[in-house]
Parts: sequence; C-alpha cells; structure tokens
Amino acid sequence: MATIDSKQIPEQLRLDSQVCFPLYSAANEVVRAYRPHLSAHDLSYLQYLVLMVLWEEKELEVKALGAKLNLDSGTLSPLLKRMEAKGLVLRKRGSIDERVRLISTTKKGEGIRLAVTDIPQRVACQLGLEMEELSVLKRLCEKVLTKV
Amino acid sequence: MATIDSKQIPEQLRLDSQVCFPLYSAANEVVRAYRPHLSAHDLSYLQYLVLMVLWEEKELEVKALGAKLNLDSGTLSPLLKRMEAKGLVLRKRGSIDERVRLISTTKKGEGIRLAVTDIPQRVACQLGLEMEELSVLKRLCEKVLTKV
DNA sequence: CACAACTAAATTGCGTACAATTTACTTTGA
DNA sequence: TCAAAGTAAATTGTACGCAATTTAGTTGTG
Repeated sequence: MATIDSKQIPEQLRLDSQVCFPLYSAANEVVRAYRPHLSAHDLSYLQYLVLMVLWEEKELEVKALGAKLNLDSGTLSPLLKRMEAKGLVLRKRGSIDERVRLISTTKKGEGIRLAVTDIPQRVACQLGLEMEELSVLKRLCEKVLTKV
Repeated sequence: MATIDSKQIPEQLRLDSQVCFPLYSAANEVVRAYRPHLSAHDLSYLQYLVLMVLWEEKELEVKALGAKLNLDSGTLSPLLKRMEAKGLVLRKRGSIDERVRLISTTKKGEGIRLAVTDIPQRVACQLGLEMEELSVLKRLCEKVLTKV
C-alpha cells in the first residue's frame, strides 16, 4: 500500500511546525494593528517607517534609505513620489552627483512626529507580550536580518 | 530654545528600538529566502502556504483556508484562481451550499509535496539561528497571533 | 410563501514588494 | 579624450494584502 495520506506528511512540511509561517503571519498582524492608528494620520505603515528614518537622519539618498529599510528602488521610488505628492517629503536632486535623490522631511512630515509618538507603545500593548518577550523577539528578528 | 533635533526623538520612535520593524523586515527576509527555492518549482511563498494547508486537510472552504492563513477572500480568491489555472488546485462548488468553494489539491499539487520537503530545513539553516532560538521565535510569533 | 437579514466568495481599487529592465548620469582606462 | 563599464533611480510587470463593495445564494421570521 503506497497511498499518501496526511499522516505521512513529513513533520517539517506541516504548517504548525515551521517558524516561517508564524513569522510571516505575525508580521502581517502587526502591520494590521498599526493600520487604524496610522490611517488616522493618513499614513501607511511603510510611509511611517520612512518618516521614522528621516526623523533620525535629516537627509538621505534613496539607496541609503533602502539599506536601512531593507527595500529597493522598485518599492521606494513610487512610495516617495506619493509621499512627495502628499507634502510629507522632499526629493532634491544631488548637486554633485545628479543621479541621486536626496530625501528629507517637510515641515508637515516633521509635524507628524509628535502626533504618532505614542503609537508604538499602544500597539506593543495590543501584542500581549511582556517587555522581556518583546525584547527577545526583537533580538531574534534582528539576528535573522543580519544572517540572511 | 524649542528647536527639535534628532537628539530629542523620543526613544520609542527610533527605528531600532521597536519590535515591529525587525519583525516586519525579518518576515520580508524569510520570504525572500524562500523565493529561489520555490521559484524552481514555479511557486510563490503564498502558493506554497496554501499547498501546505491542503496537504493536511484534503478539502477546505475558502473561509476555512483564510482562517488558517490569516488572510481574507480579497487575497485568496484571485490567488486560488491563478493556482487553478496552473493546475495546482481544484475549486469545486459546494453541492449543499452553492456559495462556498471547496478547494483541494490536484495530482500535480500533490506531486510537488515530495519535491519541496527539504526546503524548510534549508531555509532554517540560512537564518543562522540555533534550534532553541527558532523554537522561541516561533512561540513568540504564535503568541502575537493569538493576542491581536 | 415572502422578503429582509445574513453569509461566502468575488471584485475593485490602492499600496506595497520585487525581479528585470531602462534611463540618465558618472567613472574608468586605453 | 572618449567609449565602455559602472551606478542611482525610475519604470514595467506580476503578485500579494486588505478595505470596501458587489454578487449570488441561504436562512429566519412573519
């Protein structure tokens, strides 16, 4: 009898024995958790990430921004255009090297900072993890990021 | 002096003090890590997830599939149509309730199972985490999934 | 039976992600 | 010096992910 039934699915191919699916799904879940908080300020999660980088860095090339966020120009270029159209960022041409775009926040983008300060904490609470667990989760995700 | 400079960015608004960004980025990274392995079999990561569910369940309504994967019909309907077009799944109408679609694998979808058995392990190795760390990461992501 | 309330899936529209290519500019080396 | 190689960003095309709506079928209540 060589029938294949679900009992014969190798352990490692079961959805609930893999790390990757919960990681993927938890990330979706967290972005969902941010959504209502951010859409109150007309921001997507990615737009919020870009603003966070710009609040720390003032001015940045698209490539450097991509290095920080682990994203390429195919994702960032159209995003930054939309953000420019909303008045959230500036996209200045580099004066020395005219290929580069120098991205920076506007007054409006800067102004959002105070309004969103408490969102991370509120979302973190919703996650239902202890501080200790959050910090372990963060460390493990960062380890994944450095290795792959 | 009420100028706002980067020194005054509250701790919780810094990219590297939040869990959410590494989680989001690690999930992207893991999907990227799967991509070359799966595209060798002409599968996307989500198609692979769907197949894993179907290998365990034989036949499933779209809603039940969505509950397993934490996704809605807006994502699944077009995905399942593409998978049907590729010959990976069947989309049978329910005979009792004609609203539902009963999703199941085809022979072809079944056949892929053996071919992808070793992918999770290979990707897990690439992540550079110990078994212990993988299991902690998995547990914490699952805790996030139950809570939010 | 009638018909409103409900439900499953599909559709629409928008914003990511990313591979692959293109465009525009810069650097290099014979 | 000037074409070839290199590089930054943008574009193209495809596939998610999801809110909001629509379509089609079912159920509950009088």
